[in-house]
Amino acid sequence: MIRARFAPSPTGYLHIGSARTFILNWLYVRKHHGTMVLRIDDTDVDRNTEASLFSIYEGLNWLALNWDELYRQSERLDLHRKLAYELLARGLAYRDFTPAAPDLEDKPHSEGPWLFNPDMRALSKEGSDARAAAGEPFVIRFRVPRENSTEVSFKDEVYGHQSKLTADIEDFALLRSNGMPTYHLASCADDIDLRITHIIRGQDHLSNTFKHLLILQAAGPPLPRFAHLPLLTAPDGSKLSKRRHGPVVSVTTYRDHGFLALAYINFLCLLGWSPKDDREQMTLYELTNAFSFEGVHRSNAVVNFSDADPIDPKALWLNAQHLRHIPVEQLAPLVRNSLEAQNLAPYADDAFFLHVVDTIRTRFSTLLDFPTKGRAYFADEFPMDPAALEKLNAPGARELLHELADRIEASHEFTEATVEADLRKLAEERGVKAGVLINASRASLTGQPVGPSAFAVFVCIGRERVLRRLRRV
RNA sequence: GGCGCUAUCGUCUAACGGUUAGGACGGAGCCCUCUCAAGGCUCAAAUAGGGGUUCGAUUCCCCUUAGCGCUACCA
Repeated sequence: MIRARFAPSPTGYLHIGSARTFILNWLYVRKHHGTMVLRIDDTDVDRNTEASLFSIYEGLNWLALNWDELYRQSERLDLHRKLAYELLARGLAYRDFTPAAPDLEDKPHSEGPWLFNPDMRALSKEGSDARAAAGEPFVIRFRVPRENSTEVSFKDEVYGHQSKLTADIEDFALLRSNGMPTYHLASCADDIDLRITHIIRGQDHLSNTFKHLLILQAAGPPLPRFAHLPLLTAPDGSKLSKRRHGPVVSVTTYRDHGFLALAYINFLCLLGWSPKDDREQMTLYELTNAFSFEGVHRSNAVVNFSDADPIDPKALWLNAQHLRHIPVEQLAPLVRNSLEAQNLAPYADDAFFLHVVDTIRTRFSTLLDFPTKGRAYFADEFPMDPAALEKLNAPGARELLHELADRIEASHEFTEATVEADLRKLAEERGVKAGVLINASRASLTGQPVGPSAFAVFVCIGRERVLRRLRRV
């Protein structure tokens, strides 16, 4: 039974890269009928906030991909500490009484790497116990084997065989002097306790995996499998960050731009992964079936945004594709929400609304287009586009529209076919090209120079409103 | 600095030694047409550089370069 986890830390909103990690975990789990664990990695008390946790849930809820189990690391601290002290008791870890030294930040980069504090690593058990008993603060570090040239190695599902000399790994901290576990400790202790079988995470953890393996091996089998995912970067190749790139890194940006969650998921999946055939627009079901680590790339993928446009053009295209192809019944509620946010509502019953949505979605690419470009389908007051006004200003256009209104009113029926017949007949009788009247109609009915077939527009607006709009120009 | 990872059109990617290096987005053009989309067709656009291995390298190996990640109690 496969068990995978997504482990965000609540230090900001849900990041686009985190969202992709979650999505890919989800696909893998669902494909293999496993269990999806959501674990909140909140051991950094200084940086975690409830507001951030809330926004992570907000992002996750929008994606609408469910999880099966939920844990918070802050509620499992005893478990983490227990592992640290067990390693200490077994001599696999030791106390380091050196005070934290944040001012050493730049030093190690010019010289060799820091590996451990020799005096502390060599401290006798008695000496260490005595100082701890006296109340001296300490951090517990893993005693990385460095006597001989041993290696830690594993086979990553994406990156293949990985190995590193333990001599190159520093004695990393497990438990902070304030008693809180570090990420490495908490993560490993929980992965063991939660019986995680597959750790699927960002490539920024690839080199941390050697440390994790040291902890995991010390704790004993079974070992989870690892799959690291290439990172998402900005167009200049730099890491996506809130400070430098602003809200484009938040999933809510796409939501607020009128994206369908499915389209966003689809887009993110295609960054660093490929189904290896030419499919681009895929349903969740298709994505789930197609996903495998084989198709995952090893190099970073660029999210193609700019200052002028925070949305990747391909994401927008994919959204338009989904918008046009998902069952209209699925789309309608989303459109309704989008309309309600602008105090707009459908003109008539559900069947009519479905027809309208189905007709106009063929020209739209986001949910935001419905209350804006599509406003005339839901409200009598709408702006007149300058280009549309030109169509209305065609010689004799207004008079013809008034006449058309009379003819439509006189007709028994009101369908695309009857409207088209009425309009073409009128045009012919008055010796004008049908196109002139057609374009003027669209302009008067929607305020726009572009849109669906004009005859379809008549029906979508509705007979009474059509008569009013034709006559008021 | 040390260690690790990576390198195909502007971007996302396919090609697991032999292809005119394929597709998609975006760009340009044509067709269709009541407008605009969609759709169809066409064009421009890539194997970072240098060495090997091989009859033959995008593909395997090495070096260089570039980028990314980790690097003393962030995750």
